[in-house]
Amino acid sequence: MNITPTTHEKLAAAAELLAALAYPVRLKIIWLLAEQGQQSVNHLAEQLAMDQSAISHQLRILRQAKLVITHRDGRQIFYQVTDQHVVHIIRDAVLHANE
Amino acid sequence: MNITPTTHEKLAAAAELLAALAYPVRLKIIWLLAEQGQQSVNHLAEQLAMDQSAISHQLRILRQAKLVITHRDGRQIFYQVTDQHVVHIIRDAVLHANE
DNA sequence: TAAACATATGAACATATTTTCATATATAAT
DNA sequence: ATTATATATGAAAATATGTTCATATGTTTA
Repeated sequence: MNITPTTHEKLAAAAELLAALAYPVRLKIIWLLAEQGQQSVNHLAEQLAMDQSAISHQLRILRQAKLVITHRDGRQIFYQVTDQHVVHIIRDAVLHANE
Repeated sequence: MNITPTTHEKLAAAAELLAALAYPVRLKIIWLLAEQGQQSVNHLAEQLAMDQSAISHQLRILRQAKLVITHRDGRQIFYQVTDQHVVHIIRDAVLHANE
């Protein structure tokens, strides 16, 4: 009934996932990807009116958390949401935060 | 199809909610409250082997995010999870992060 | 009323995160 | 080959977050 080492680790992993989501710019990125499908880095940067570099740094965080995956086409790199589960968590958070 | 001001605000609110959750100690607090029901501050501090002050600061963040509510009984203050929706979001995050 | 207990809070410090700037890497076009 | 385009990355600067320490506030007990 206490926090076992296993629970501890699972919660730590969950905290890491949540931390990757817990930033407006990153939520917006995932939102755009969920709504519009895959997007190039520049396209995201334009839509969010941010520096290419800043976006790239944020995309790295999403990548490392496996929230997005990429593929290259020519010199562009396209990002897409890894799976719908992520979108589901965000939708829940949006609903709860705005109820 | 872009991010409207309304969407912008909703995502900002969601990011704030997620940020309140995105820290191991805070997840553990909510976990304990969800499993064991309401707990006093000292009891939480003991179980998590943390300073009373540090826990209080973290509890304030959870309170401000309306993730927990309190009531006083004598000189103790008992915390409990605001609603099951929160627990649901965390459970989802735990599952996704550990799959 | 004074002492003890439970919790909260402000300020200083330590640590982590985000942005910016310069530059590196990879691909395509000339 | 050289130049242009798209993206990534390291380091410094700017900002935010968490912890600690001292102390304040509210409540009970002696």
